Amino acid sequence: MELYEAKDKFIQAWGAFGSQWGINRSMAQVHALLLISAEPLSTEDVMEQLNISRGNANMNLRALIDWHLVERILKAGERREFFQAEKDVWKIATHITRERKKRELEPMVRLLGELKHTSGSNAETKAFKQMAHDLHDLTSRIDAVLDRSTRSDVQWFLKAASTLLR
Amino acid sequence: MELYEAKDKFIQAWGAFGSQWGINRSMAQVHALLLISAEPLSTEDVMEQLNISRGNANMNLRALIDWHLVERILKAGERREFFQAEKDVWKIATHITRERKKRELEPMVRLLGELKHTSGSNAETKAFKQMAHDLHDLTSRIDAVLDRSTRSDVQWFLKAASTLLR
DNA sequence: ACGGTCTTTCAATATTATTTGGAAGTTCGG
DNA sequence: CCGAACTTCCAAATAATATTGAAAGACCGT
Repeated sequence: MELYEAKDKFIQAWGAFGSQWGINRSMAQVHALLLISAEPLSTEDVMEQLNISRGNANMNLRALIDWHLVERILKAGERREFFQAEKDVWKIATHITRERKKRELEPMVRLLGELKHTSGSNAETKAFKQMAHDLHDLTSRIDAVLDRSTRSDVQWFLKAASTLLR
Repeated sequence: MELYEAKDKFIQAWGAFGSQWGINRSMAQVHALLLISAEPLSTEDVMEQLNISRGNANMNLRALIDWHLVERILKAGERREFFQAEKDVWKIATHITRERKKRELEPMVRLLGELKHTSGSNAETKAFKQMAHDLHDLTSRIDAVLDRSTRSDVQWFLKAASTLLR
């Protein structure tokens, strides 16, 4: 396969993948583009290569920086900024996991914790409380696992273990 | 908190949560409603309680059945169908995981496997192949872990993981 | 085989999310 | 302090997705 075709396929696929998981298509595409670029790119490069507007490119670059997936690079003697993606896939996974856990999982855990204590004791209420309890239990466990597996001090362990288990 | 209010909060939250993860709001809401209902509900019950149309209710009930999250219940002497959600949260997690893995992760792993073999050897191509390789590696591992953890007993996995990573 | 009841389908419509592009803001060198 | 070179903001336009509702289909008892 030609490089050009392969790059394009990857960008499209990563975009589609992202949007299936609640990350907007452009953000995922910008991320994909930066991931596979050897050199840092400017906003303008991103606009051209993906055919998106300046505003869109800028917004998504900013969002990616928020997520710690991309960093700004300043080149000596250059006015404009360049952007480079984090290339370590473990770090990418860690940052995405942390961010989504914080934004989505944690609020759900909190809500379920509250709903467990709904008042009442008829069959209907019992069924509800039971479900809230079970879901709270499940989500808290997932939360705890993610916490531990994304802590920087265990990264070395996971990396080493998965190399050994290859 | 009153049962009515708690139920509503849960349905809304579950719907929002679902849509952040690429599952449509109504499907998640129907699922939520069935999860917290002590008795199986008819299509009509779902329509009324969620204020959605018959077509919508029907489509999403069918989708939930596809995902093995809900089953049809036939009551003796009743013409219409009733629907009941799987209540075991571990089974719910397993079925959702399996389904999404199959629909989304597996195709991505396959694509990355192909992209690793892109022809060329200049710096740009090398960067690309490296990334494809690393991502393929990561996604296959995730795939393998999900395989194992949904095969038999998820509880074992989460318990073991949270002990090990403490 | 008919009428009633319930389910399914799908084109039209509505809703929601994303993208654009111009205007305003910022920063820098001189 | 000014103008050039960028970046950021945001209201309007567009595109993507979900929902509706009416019509067709299936099934059952008689």
